[in-house]
Amino acid sequence: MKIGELARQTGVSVRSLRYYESQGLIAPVRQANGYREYSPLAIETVESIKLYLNLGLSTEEIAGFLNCVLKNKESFCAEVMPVYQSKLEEIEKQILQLNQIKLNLEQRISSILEEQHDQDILIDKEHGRE
Amino acid sequence: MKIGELARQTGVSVRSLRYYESQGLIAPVRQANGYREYSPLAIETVESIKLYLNLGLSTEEIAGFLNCVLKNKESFCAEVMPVYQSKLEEIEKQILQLNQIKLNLEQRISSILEEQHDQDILIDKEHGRE
DNA sequence: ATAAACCCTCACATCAGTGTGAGGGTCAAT
DNA sequence: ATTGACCCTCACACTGATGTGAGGGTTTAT
Repeated sequence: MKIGELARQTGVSVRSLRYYESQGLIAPVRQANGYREYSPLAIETVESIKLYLNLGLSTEEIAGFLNCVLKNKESFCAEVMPVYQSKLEEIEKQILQLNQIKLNLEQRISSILEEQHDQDILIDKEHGRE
Repeated sequence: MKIGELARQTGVSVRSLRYYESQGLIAPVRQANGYREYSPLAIETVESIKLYLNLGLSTEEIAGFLNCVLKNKESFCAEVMPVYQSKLEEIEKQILQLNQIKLNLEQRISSILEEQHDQDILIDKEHGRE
């Protein structure tokens, strides 16, 4: 099948399919006219790429084990686990950082609301309200 | 004071100070020779910029209220709260996304470990072990 | 007057995947 | 033979703060 057809079947843009090829993730054969010719298995390959990209892996990381996992169960491919582990650590670090920022933001928001509240009370007093 | 001195006093690189200027965050006067001349107050300005950058705000967002907060309490500047609120939402969204990815990674890691464990048991049986 | 230590502007590189467009072939159906 | 729908490669743009380097001026002290 040609690239447009593969794009339609997988929901991945033609541009991205060419990019995956440049990153060594998929290797269509070329027809005499230069067109890429994909085997039906390419659909599965692209679906796998999508899955791994959604896990936050880079194309480079995916390239390191894609050939293996396409032919075997993931658990057979020794390259997978270390990638998962280090990505997990990375993600956890990012979550911690974001939580710290979140806390800081929340504190600053609270401070502002409190000060504004205090200010409202003062204004009320000026106007003789309680 | 000149840019190098300000950089030393604040721990911010000369490059970054020039960048902040290009983003409208700080406006030194120019000496006859073209050198930037910063007032002593610039130190405080840069410290504020650092603080807001650490809260995950962009220079553009900071530019929207920096002048106000340098002259008043934050709670006085109406522009601040909406920025904090939307940044908080953004951060929370990112945390949710990362937590989803984290869950997926953990599940895949567990699956692999289970399969490998099962496989180990099989191998043990082949070799007559328990 | 020379050297060290400043300062200036301009501009490319980083990360990574994707959009977009130019300029140009190919193929199928009319 | 023309048209529309494909396909190709190459390359710039984006996001955003910062590093880095080229090429060149200024200041200060010796």
